[in-house]
Amino acid sequence: MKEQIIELIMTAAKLDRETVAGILEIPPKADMGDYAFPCFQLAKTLRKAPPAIAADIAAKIGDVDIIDKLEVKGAYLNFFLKKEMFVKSMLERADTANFGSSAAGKGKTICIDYSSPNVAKNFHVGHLRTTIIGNSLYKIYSKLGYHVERINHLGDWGTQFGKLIVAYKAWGSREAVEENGVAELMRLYVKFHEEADKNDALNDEARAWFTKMEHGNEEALEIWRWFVDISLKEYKGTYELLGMEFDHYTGESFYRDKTAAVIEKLQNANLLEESEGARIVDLEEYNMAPCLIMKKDGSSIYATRDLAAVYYRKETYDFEKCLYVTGQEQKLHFAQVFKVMELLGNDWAKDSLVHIPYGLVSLEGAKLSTRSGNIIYAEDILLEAIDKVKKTIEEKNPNLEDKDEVAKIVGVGAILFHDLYNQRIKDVSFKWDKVLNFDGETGPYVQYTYVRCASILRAVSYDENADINCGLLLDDEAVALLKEINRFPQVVMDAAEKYEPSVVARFAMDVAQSFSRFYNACRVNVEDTDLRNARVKLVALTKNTLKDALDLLGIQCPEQM
RNA sequence: GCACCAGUAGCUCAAUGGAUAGAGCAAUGGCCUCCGGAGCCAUGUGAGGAAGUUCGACUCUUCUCUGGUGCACCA
Repeated sequence: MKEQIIELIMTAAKLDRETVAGILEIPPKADMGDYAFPCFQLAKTLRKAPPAIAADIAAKIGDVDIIDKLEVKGAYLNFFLKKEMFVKSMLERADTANFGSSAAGKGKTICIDYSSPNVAKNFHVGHLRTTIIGNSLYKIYSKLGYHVERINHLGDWGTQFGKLIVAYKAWGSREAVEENGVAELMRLYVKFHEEADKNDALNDEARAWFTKMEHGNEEALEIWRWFVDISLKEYKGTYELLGMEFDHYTGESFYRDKTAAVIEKLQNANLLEESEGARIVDLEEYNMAPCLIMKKDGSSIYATRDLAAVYYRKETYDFEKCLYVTGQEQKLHFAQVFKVMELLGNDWAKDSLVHIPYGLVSLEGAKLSTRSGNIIYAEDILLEAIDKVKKTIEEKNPNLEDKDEVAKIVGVGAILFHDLYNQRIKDVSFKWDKVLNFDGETGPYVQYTYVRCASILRAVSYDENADINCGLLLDDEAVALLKEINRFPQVVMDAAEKYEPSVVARFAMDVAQSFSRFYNACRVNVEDTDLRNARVKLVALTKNTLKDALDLLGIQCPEQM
């Protein structure tokens, strides 16, 4: 019905569609009407006081069948729609297959580079964020019809492997690595840094080993492959727990034979210069530190590999956009890489390469640090949450079937929701009691609301195909809930535009809270068949919407919990 | 030193430049003859500071304060 309001205003005020649609808004409170048209902006061109303009438009619109009441309140022209018609239109809109999805991205590809853990290091709370945010963006863009390539740009190449090889040879053993996996690699890595602090020669030795890797030294590569395999196996366990998959595990090593071409391009474009023995692209003109391309020993660095990756992805996937979900501390790095791509004559780079930064995770206020032991691993958090949910189930619903499966869905959902509920850029101070609290604005609350819907649909007898009498859905709580649900398509678009899953998470919460109020005020299982069918319809719509919204966050819904 | 990000209720956070700045947590008091109490209802406290742009600023600009992050051979 929004469209009809727009047209009424267009005719009455003699304005074009774009202007009207841009001004028309939904009032902050229900008692201010269903739509509002603030007339401030028109005052200048019409040279009239805003309230007078509002009154004028109201008079010109006059009596229309879809409008119950027009109210001029200050500069605002508030539209109160005929409730029954309004409810009907909202109901029909939401009651369609693929509600919330669109074809906006049809035929377009988006690459998302996310998760990308550093091989041979444990997967900790910080890595969870990129993984969860990236996965949600994948879901959101898919909902809008985009084809998405999920790329795990593993940190599986670089000097850290030189360090690991040195450490392995000095203080490690095959048996220990085989027995303890990544934990042992981690131990070796930490040990290396402790020793290197005392003996800088170790760093040179590590760089030398990495250079050997770059030159194809079999001994080095064999150890490297082994370490990568061990790490990947562990990461995949975590991804499985999270219910996430990737299309490509093309890590940094994938680009090792593609960096030479990048360097050649830079040379041809006359962008490369020597500085302190290394090769750089000077970016002073753009108020940025220089971008390091080649180390003084001739080996590549992550920027080089990132550049190679951009070229590869553009050629292979022909992306509309390539998103990089990493911590905000890497902002400068990506700004440099993107700028270099631009300087190489790739005009598309400016708009299609996007860094999606997120805030830093700290632990109980202190910085995360493997070396000081101030760290929590992703898997531990997930398992802890699952465990807590299981205890709650034992307490509240001991006869539930599939307890383990439900505990997993709810526990993992709690962690995901917690991570996605606030704007990405906010720093996160990890606190166990917050993460494991399932009351209020939490994932389990939304899932619980879904379960209530499911429970009602099981308990109540109704006719799925009955014509709904919208005149029976006029309770304030029912109308408010429908209004909330109707925001879904816009919410998905906003979330995509801002690269911000929290928009969807907030929406899911709003719907759930709205439903809870409805649930408390209006009984569904009533004698009157028509009323029952109407309310059941609303419950079913809520259920679907919650499921779809949570799905966009990578969260599943149990039917019971 | 330079750059970037964030400052909103005791805590954690919301709010396309618009109406009386909203939620949750914590606290207190209510609500099951009723579809699941992981719920609902009620009660209180407010924008780091200063200028500016605007009819209108939590939102935009500048300065400033506080906290965080980054600034060459790690990723």
